[in-house]
Amino acid sequence: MSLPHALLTSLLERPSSGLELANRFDKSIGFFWNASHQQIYRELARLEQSKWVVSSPVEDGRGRKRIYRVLPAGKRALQRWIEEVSDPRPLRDEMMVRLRAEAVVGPTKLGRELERRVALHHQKLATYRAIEARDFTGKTASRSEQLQHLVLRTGILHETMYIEVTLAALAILEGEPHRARRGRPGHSLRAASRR
Amino acid sequence: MSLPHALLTSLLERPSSGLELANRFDKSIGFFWNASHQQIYRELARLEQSKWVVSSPVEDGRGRKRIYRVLPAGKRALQRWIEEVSDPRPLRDEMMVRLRAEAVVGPTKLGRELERRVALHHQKLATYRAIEARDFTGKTASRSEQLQHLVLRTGILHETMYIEVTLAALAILEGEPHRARRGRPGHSLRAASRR
DNA sequence: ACAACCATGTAAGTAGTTACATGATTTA
DNA sequence: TAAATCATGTAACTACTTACATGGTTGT
Repeated sequence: MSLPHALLTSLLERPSSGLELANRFDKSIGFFWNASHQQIYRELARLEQSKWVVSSPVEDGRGRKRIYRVLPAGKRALQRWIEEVSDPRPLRDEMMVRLRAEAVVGPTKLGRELERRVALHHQKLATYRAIEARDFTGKTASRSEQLQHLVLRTGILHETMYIEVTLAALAILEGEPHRARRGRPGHSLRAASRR
Repeated sequence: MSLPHALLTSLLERPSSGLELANRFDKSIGFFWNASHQQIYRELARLEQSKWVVSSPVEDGRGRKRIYRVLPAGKRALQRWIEEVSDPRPLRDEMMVRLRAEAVVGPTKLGRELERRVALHHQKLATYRAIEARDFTGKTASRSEQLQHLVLRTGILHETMYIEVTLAALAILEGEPHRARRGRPGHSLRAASRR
């Protein structure tokens, strides 16, 4: 149950309305825990019931926009949640199921879809790298900035890995042996955040 | 909606009962799409309604065990599904939400939980490597075997990456600068499947 | 006037989880 | 004969998705 805590985190950084949160989610914490506006409104209502946040209508009268901000009890709840023991969720990767199925009932035209996905992953990668270049170039980063950078780098690593795997799958589907290119660094955590 | 197709794949490899599938899921295709026995029984009933599988009671009378096998229509449906266009699901990573929250309301005792998780990921990694050593050592692999091996290697890569990220997070939490060790190959697809 | 966008919601459905129920067979 | 395991399910619930509804504001 991470959504309420993702919202609390985002609201602590800046008190916002539901729609502002939904938009912000599309390009930060939402990279790792996305949510639609419907989900967000519902969850905000629950958080307010629990007295973890309060909302106030926006002054300028026009419309029914409400700004939510976190109460002390909400902040404490978030801190407790961070330390909670919980097992990692099992993976859920549809493409791996497809590859496994292809191994049994193939060959199919999976290749087309794989190529489409490589392009999508490259797009996402470009987005992440742009954020990294904009927000994390300074030399001396605070603890908080280091953590945020690590989260972003994890996204970069994930996309990089995915592209690599998909290309390997394509090579197998097309019957060519997959060769690792020479002279490239592997994607360690450091290498992955280079351009 | 991958579960029915994961079941079809598994049933094509070997006709089985619900419980056999549930057990098999704990150690193969289920690494990438796990399911509880309740979910599996429900899904098998649906698959039978759709005429994609049929079940027959096991001879030896004792008990109500039923063996399911895939019908031609089921196999065709699986082949069609493999080629379907579908966007990758957005990531859902609770630990990233926690790290992001720690950056805002930390410091907390997240470190303990991170250490616990590193151990869990190492366990999983060991399991994957054991399977790799047992099933994928032969030199000349068929197309099907290559695909299955790639899926397993993706699991290995994923766990490796996760351990790396978690260690980096620990280093930040403890205030030590994170250094990449020298003389290690990065975890490219090839490097990751070495012991 | 009309389109586009801001802002908040309701309704209905699916997937997945958790807890419990039931009976038969095997093992100690 | 008691405990463990095999085998199949039901019930209730939560999270999430998809589609639709509503009204105000801004721009052309």
